[in-house]
Amino acid sequence: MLGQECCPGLLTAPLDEEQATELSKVFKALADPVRLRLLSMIASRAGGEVCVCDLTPAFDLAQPTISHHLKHLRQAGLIDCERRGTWVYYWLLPEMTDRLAGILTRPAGQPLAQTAQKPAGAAS
Amino acid sequence: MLGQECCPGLLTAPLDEEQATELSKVFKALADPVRLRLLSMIASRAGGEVCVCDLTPAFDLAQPTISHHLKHLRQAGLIDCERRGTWVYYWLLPEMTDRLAGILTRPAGQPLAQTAQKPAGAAS
DNA sequence: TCGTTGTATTGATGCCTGTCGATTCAAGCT
DNA sequence: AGCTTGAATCGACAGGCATCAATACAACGA
Repeated sequence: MLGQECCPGLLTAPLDEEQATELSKVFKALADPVRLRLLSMIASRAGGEVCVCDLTPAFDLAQPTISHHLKHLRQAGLIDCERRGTWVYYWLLPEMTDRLAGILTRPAGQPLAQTAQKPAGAAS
Repeated sequence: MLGQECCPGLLTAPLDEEQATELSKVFKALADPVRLRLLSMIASRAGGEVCVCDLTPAFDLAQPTISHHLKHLRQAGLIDCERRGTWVYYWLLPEMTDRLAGILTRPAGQPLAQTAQKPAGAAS
């Protein structure tokens, strides 16, 4: 899934339909404020893991809603979890965020546009 | 908008509600296969710009639908456009993709999790 | 000025998704 | 066993969104 080849790029070559569909699933997981906050809370945790019981009270949302969002992030391959006794702990899977960062990074020195200014007119 | 400070990080510190809401809007723009393909077609274009008339026939979608997606990408700050005679040309705004790449990049040498393996159990 | 071509906007429709209450499941304790 | 706590699943509902047909707008040419 999602680019067997290292990093096709997104900015270097047109995505085919299948690549775009796979990639859009991951971005969909990031396309929600609650999930972004959950992800950042998990990723920035010192020990590398967070108990759900520490995440839930940070939101004005019902517990099933948080659980639903965590499932979404997990299915996108961004986090994983493990039950330990009564509690469940989540941690980041940096492979996926690394891959996304790579996909959004343009190759250095390759001026795809002229530094984001509007290109020189071609239809003079 | 979206991180006045250079790059808060997402992976280094918990996002507050406002940051998360802003950031989610950009990811929402990327959370669609058609928009991802449009963006990659625009970004990978040699001259740095693409005419809409070159984009539309690449999809099995009605012309207003493509126009709608382009508007979405533009409102997210990912692309911009200009009318030149009869045609409209789009190009990438690399600032935004650069910013996203930075947000998804973890600081080197900072082991947020233990290399993505499940962390050592704390409840032994 | 009128028709033609390229693009954007509008309004409507059906699906997707975020949210909740209720319930279920898992694990530990008495 | 029975109770309690933490977390996931289920079913339902409302709002959001991708899509289209129809229309409007912009620029060019005859």
